[in-house]
Amino acid sequence: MDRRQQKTRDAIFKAFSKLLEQKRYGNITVQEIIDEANIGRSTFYAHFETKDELLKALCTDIFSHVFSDELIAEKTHDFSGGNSDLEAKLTHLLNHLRDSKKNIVGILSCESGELFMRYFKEYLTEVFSKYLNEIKANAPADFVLNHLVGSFAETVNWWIGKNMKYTPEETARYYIEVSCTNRITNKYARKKHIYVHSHEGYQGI
Amino acid sequence: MDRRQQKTRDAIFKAFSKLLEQKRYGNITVQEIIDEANIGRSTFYAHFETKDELLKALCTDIFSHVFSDELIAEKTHDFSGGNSDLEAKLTHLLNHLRDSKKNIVGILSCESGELFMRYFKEYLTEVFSKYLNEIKANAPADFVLNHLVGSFAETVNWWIGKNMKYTPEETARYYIEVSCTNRITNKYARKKHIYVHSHEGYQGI
DNA sequence: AATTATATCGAACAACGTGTTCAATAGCAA
DNA sequence: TTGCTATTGAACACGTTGTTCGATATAATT
Repeated sequence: MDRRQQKTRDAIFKAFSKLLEQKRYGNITVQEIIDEANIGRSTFYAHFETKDELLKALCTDIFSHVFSDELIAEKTHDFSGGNSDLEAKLTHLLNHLRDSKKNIVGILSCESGELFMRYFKEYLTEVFSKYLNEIKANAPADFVLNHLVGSFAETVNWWIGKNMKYTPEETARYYIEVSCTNRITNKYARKKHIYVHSHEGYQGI
Repeated sequence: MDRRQQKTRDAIFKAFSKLLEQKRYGNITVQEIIDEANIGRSTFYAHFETKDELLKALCTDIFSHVFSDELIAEKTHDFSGGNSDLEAKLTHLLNHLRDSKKNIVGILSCESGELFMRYFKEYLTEVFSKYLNEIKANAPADFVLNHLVGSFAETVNWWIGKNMKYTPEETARYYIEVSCTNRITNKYARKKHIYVHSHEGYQGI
């Protein structure tokens, strides 16, 4: 890619991110992005047809970093780890999100969060669907999958909104505890039709 | 309230709802609302300062219907019903939402859903916080409360998006099953430090 | 019914944002 | 150097916004 293009694209992303920290997505104008990025008006439209396209590109950019390791790791996933495997994945994901904090905090505010969340949940659905057949509940599979994805997305949103007051490790553990304890079994147990508790067990405190 | 005001307000709400079914909140203009409602430009601004104010008012309007019974019922809530009480409340709430389908489906689309969800979760937080001390998990109370509220809001959003393919009764039961089974105890059990399962019990299927 | 109060109308207005065009300029690559 | 391409900035037509104000229509009060 031409150095000039990359430079312009970076400037636009940087300006957009900065503006997202200051105000709502819907109230940000292309004019402001142009001014903040210090580029020509026609240059912006040479890169992005619309503001939505820019947001989509920024989300994709962030997710490619956040999920890259996860997607690679999935290929070696052998379903033998029970929920500790899922917990490790989620912890890893939260760590990535924390490192991208600057961008994501801005994006999650108000309306732009809607688009971000949609893309985010698409990725999460991929991750969770790999574990779906290990989770048991008296509810249809599509309900459970949506519940897992949605509640994790909500948890992340809340966690970031609370300035990440808990560590990624704590947050992942709490999530597993509330969403999955007593629901995850491993391959061996399923084969034997024995349903086991999580590695920590349910302590009822 | 002056009959003229009420008539105008209704016309605006009706027009706004209709437009929300056709296109995204962010792409709806005040001009379109005016044309659809067939009112004068200055009349609109006499009622609402901005489009956001209109959305907020519409949400409040819907919630006042959806939650009114719940809020009244709360006053007579005696914490003795375990999760069956919560399940009844949620079923009732879902029934109301189904009856308001026409409005809500439009609102939940895209960006406007963000605002709707925020207000919705505010109400839900009130409802769930009444039950929080009955729910046990190895996680902080604020985490659990957010998880319950967030996952239910997500469930509702998903349920509506799936054209309410499950009945309100089924949906509430699935939610309780996935979110609360093995987590809800009653006052008596807590006093004795005995942790009991829900009335249906966890069947591990 | 007559009067008072006020909601609506509709046209006009300035200010701003949008998306496009185009010729000139500047930077990259071979 | 030479060609290729990205950027520039001004200009344009167009739509949206939010406000103003006198005229009109409708409701509430007596």
